[in-house]
Amino acid sequence: MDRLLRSIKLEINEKIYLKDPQSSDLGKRIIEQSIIMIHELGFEDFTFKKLGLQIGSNESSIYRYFENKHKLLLYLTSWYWGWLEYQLVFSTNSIEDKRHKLKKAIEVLTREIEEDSSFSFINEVILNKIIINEYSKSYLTKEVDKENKEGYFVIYKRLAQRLSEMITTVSPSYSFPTSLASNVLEGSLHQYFLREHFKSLTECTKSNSVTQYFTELVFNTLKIEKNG
Amino acid sequence: MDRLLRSIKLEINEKIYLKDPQSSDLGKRIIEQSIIMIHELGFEDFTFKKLGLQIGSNESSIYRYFENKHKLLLYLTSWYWGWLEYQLVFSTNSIEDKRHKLKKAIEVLTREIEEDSSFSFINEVILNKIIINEYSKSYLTKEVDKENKEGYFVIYKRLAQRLSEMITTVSPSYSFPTSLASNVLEGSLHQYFLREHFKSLTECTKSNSVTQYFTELVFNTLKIEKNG
DNA sequence: AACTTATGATAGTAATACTATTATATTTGC
DNA sequence: GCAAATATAATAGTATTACTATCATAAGTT
Repeated sequence: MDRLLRSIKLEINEKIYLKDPQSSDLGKRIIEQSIIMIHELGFEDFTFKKLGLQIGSNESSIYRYFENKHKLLLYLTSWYWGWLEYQLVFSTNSIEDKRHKLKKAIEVLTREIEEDSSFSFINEVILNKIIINEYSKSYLTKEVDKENKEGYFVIYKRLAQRLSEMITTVSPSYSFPTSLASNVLEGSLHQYFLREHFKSLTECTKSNSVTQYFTELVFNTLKIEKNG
Repeated sequence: MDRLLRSIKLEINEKIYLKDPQSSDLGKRIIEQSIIMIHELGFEDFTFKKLGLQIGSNESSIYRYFENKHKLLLYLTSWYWGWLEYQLVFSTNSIEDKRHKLKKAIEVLTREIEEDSSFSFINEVILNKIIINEYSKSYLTKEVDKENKEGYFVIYKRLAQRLSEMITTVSPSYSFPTSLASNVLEGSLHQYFLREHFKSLTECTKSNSVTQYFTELVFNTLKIEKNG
């Protein structure tokens, strides 16, 4: 990973937090350790009380940063998609050929996050696992329309839009570019989940990659060859 | 809907419930009203206490049928997939042509549930909306592997398997039939969710149907024509 | 009528998801 | 270097949740 990425500060919608966790040491520990704890306990069993205990701080102090754990999840997911978006733009920017560009985009968006590229205090490998297991819970709520209006999901939507535009550039007549884009993003998380917990529901493995599945899916859907 | 379907009793894994809700009047009211309440309140805010109040029964009586609301959700989702499976088999059974059969299967599995076909006490239209909003929560848990071993997801897996087999029959050399099948099932729920809450992330509408999107997706992926 | 089973009512517990208040550090401005 | 402001910690308290346990009563069965 490029050095640039390590020093860039991602902009997260200010309504998601009460106090910017990136602005203090305690804030960073909250983010760092919440990722680890949500991964260990699952989102349901994770509480601010437990987190406070873990980071040697107090429950009440955490509430000064986030209204509740749902908002914290929104923060983490926004951060993740912003990070992925950065990688997408970074990796595809210089590619001239539109098909090659789309192919690269699918690769970046569906590949395994294996290396801890250590964006300061955030472990992206574990964060990715959280996204696979918990992302849906951030929008499958009764408040989704209100929160969508507040702009809590803009980063994800912008990311999907970018992919959609690449699809349209390659295949202007295709009728479902955004559906296909959201299908790739959401579907990729799902295939990784299946690979881990429902092996009988996917052919994807280490060697038979999720990226390969989606690359073929997109290019065949658009009825074009991957190259040329 | 055929009469047959209305009188068939779906077999749900016995470990999911403590007492078969289909065996008593109270049990049926629990199922009937829980569907309505989960739809209204969302799964998080739904409680057995509220349900008891609604059906004029007691919290403790509901606990005699289900250990907790998670198990109730597993029951409802199993029922739904069982009901869909029945429709799939019923609608495709007599079709000889394998491409035509696959096309019909995709239609049955991705179409809108609009009519209340009234399988006795269950409103499938509302149940379908619950599935769209809450199904993921039934498996995105820390207990998923244990519960999978207990067989709580067999019906869904069988359904995906059926679709996968139809794909393989049409296109024996395709490497990802089961991934594609699970993609259609899960992705269809997701597209309906987007259509309702994130219109900018899908082109699917009433006229531009989810079924059309997935039919094209599958047939183009398999590089074959829908007919012939 | 006796027995079994289903349901209802009530009480109680530990944990959750907070809010409010007060105390104590730490930082910063002058 | 000290006062003022700010950040964090500690403690207490509340309503709700997700149960468990016990006992009472009603209904159906033999």
